[in-house]
Amino acid sequence: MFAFQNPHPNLIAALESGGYRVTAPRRAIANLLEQKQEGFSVEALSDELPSVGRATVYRTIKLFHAAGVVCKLATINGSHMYSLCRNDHHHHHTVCVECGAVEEFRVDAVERLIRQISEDIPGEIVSHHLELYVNCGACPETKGK
Amino acid sequence: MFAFQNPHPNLIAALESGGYRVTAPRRAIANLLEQKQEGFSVEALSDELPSVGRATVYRTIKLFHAAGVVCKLATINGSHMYSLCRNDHHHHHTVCVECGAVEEFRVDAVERLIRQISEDIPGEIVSHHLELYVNCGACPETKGK
DNA sequence: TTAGATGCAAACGGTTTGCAAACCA
DNA sequence: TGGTTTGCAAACCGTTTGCATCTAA
Repeated sequence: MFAFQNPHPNLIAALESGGYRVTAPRRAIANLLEQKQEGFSVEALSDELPSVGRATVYRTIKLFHAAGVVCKLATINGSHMYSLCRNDHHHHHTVCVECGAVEEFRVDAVERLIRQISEDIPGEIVSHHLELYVNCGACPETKGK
Repeated sequence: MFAFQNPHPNLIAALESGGYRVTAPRRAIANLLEQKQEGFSVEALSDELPSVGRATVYRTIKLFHAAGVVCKLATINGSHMYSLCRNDHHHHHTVCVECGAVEEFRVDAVERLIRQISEDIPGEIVSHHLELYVNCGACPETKGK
């Protein structure tokens, strides 16, 4: 049911196959991303990479997002964050409200449900957002309570 | 299945019962809100009320949101907007991507589904977001196509 | 060699804050 | 009257842009 972290979401490959140059800053960003289990804001990412200009980090994440290798998700407070995309197919996310860990899940029942709702409302559903906020039960923050 | 617009979400009453003062600017904002069928950004609202300071509009909407009489919802592009809350119970929204019209709906199947997913994932679901983006089929923008 | 990528700094849009003046209860 | 609320302007935060310089291909 779940797609837990596939070990090699290849960001560099995504650049190459998109016809983009593989530069030192992009490599540094990709390396950092590949070891992240949690969701992150571009700002925080940029702080972790002082040698790369802020604008470049924003531009690169936007690139990865367009290529479909990172996904954008909403936080509980309405701002948004990104996470590595480990799953080719349409999927949804759980976000731990304590530690920020992001998991992907794909439940066909969600799509079925949306199709069903679609029959009951006027107009046509063109897209949807679904995010689940959890206490993952595995992070130090949760265990400490 | 739907909770279509209840005619009298009383914003002023919400202020009173919260122990807040009923002032002229707040009354003006409430009046404007009560005739809105669509979602709105605070900025746009403020532009429609040039006699009220921008900061006051932000503060007042935050107040109404805290009181549960307006709800915050995500747009398709990641920014967020508000809409009058016509339904006391937990509900979800459809947002027309053409005209911005917001409808509330409450489908028990959604909650049932979430409970079911809950059994399959580690940890505990503490909250969720679900938004459906539609072509409402009734707005001039849609009809024009 | 050269189109594409970078870093900087300035501009941006939406939102919040500090503060003195105005106002409701 | 006194504590709230207001408006203004300045500050703020995350993000984007213009531009001259650098670099991967």
